Amino acid sequence: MATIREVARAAGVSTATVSRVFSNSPLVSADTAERVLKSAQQLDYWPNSAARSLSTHRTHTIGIMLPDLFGEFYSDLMRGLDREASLHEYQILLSSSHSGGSDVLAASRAMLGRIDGLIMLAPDEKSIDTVERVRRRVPVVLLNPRQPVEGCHSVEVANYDGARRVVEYLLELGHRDLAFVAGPEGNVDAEERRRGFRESLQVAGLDPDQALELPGDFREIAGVEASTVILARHPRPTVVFAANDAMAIGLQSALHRAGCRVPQDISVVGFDNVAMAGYLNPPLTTVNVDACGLGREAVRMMLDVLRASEESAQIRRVIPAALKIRESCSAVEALRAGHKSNSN
Amino acid sequence: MATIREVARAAGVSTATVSRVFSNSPLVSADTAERVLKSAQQLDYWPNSAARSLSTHRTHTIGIMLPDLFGEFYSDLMRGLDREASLHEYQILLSSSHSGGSDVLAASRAMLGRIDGLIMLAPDEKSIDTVERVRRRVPVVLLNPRQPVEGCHSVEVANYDGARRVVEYLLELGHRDLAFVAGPEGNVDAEERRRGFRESLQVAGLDPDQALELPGDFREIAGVEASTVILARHPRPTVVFAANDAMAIGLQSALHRAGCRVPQDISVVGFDNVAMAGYLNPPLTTVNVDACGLGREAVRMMLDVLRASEESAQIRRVIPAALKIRESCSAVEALRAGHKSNSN
DNA sequence: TCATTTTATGAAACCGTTTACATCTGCAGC
DNA sequence: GCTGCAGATGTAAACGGTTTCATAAAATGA
Repeated sequence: MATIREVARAAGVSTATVSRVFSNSPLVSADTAERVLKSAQQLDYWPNSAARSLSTHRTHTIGIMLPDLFGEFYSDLMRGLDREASLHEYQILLSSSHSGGSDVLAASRAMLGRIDGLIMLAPDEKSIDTVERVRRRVPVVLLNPRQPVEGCHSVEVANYDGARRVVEYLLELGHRDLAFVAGPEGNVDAEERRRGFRESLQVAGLDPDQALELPGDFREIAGVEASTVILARHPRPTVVFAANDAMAIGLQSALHRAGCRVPQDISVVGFDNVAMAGYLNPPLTTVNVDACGLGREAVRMMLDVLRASEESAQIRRVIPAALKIRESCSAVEALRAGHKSNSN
Repeated sequence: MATIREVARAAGVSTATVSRVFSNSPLVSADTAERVLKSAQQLDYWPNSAARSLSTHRTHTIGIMLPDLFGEFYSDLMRGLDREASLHEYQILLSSSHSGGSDVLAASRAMLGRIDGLIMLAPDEKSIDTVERVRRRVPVVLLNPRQPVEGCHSVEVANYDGARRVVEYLLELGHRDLAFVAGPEGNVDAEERRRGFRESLQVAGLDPDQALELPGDFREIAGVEASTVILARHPRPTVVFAANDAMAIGLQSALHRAGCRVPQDISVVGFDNVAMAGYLNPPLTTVNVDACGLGREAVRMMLDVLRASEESAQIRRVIPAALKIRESCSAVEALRAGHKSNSN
């Protein structure tokens, strides 16, 4: 692999000139540039990015640190990050699949010197001091942080608002006996959604403790498992709010299999609005979460910070979560008599 | 940000010693090491990875180049790549969302010097010479290449085999009038699946031209669109084979909406076995594609190459694609009389 | 024609590491 | 009291670029 010196020698110029040619400096005459380019091509030369970033202190790379995720949220988020980054010719250094704590510290250290900034998803308590440390070196943008970190911008999904909107909608439909299938413990999105669920009930003067809260892990199977509890319950809840679509899908499937019709016998709501939510049977009422937009915003924010000469005030952007009404919820009055809940 | 020199000065040693401490060299006495570590901590020092890789020529990073993808395949693939890489403490430099050609060349050049090897998904004709060029610098592993490239190992999904197995199964069930919803033009997976479909028919002595082939793009909506053509067709095909699950889901949804029951009135097959395929109504018969395993294998292969001292023979690994039979296909005899096809 | 400015180029320091090699110290062996 | 050797450390040259500053050449203005 040819170096800049070999190209310089071949073209009969100095390394400075070659360097200038490859960074499109205007301080090189046209024919010199051409000569250099020709030599470079012959030698199959291309600047070594690592060496370049060592001396310029810019890497044109954004570090991304994610916990071990799965599902469509992850892939949409990545697409958003990805697209926006490549749009601006930035690369992405990815490090995921870690559980927090020292893990995260090691990973972010390995990134040091190779990234211009770091985007971090859902840092938990254990990662907070890592964030603080990284922040001294490069700008950090947080996604859905559990709590704001001094000096870090953040982009958040309005999980809480979305959940509140769902419950308000259900209350309007006359439901008073609600079940909730929660997401995994320790997951910020899951917790915010649950908080939204509980507080909405409280605000409406209902006792959240009386609502049926079932454990879940954001996977389809958790919805299936929840269904058995729900079906066995008397009086049976009139609606089930699953903390994400995957679980809602599992739930709907199990209910259908048990001969329980949605929404005639029981209503179901999800959260996320995954691509196929509209193609379910019945089409799923859910909350639209623009994961792709979340990623896009995070990258934009990062690029803004990188471009800015001086530090700006801490910015917190919120990606709205809008209710997407389809056909999986009906009004309570429409419920079959036999299954009608003894609400209020 | 402190450099190795400052730490050396603070600890009263040379930079060589500091370097040795941070690379766990045994050539440092215990108390010197301790002293160095203490100074480093005080100064909040951590080695600069870019500088490190400049002198060691190792980056501990694998480059990944993907076309602009969406859907569960992408996210599963990424998870496989990701997990295996972090398991071995490798990082991932991602560059995606490009369409091939000069785009790919530029992106891979930007990676030069920052990666130990490159994993590339579905390189098309336009990218072949980029691959050839990159290969001279770092090892390359190809995923689902359209054609093998001299000197590059590859991992492939048995798309063709999977499609053949589907058709064989359908023929066994007595179907003779098949429809196919294709994937996007130019997509290798899509094309291999279609080839499998066509050739199976041919082998069975059926005329592939007579089969109904509809265009698609791997999105749910394409399945919906296909349904209108299929329902209008007389005689109506007894089964629809969608080139991926997303389209199969769109299709099932549209058929249901049109009052056409699956599998009583028409059978449906997908491809991919996405997480929720088993929770559809009816559960979808499909082909299991282990995208996660594909990614895992690719990383393993790459790490093997990186560890190997000398070049080994070109390896080609195939990830099998097994038929996953659920409930969306029935035997032709079971079809309702009125809709029975005039097959054979 | 000469001083002045502009433009193109080169020399060399620098970015933050690693590592081959040199050096120093202390100790065992004779 | 040497020699030889092992272990711990230091020196300095890479690694492959960029960039400041100096300089040479060309263009400009008087």
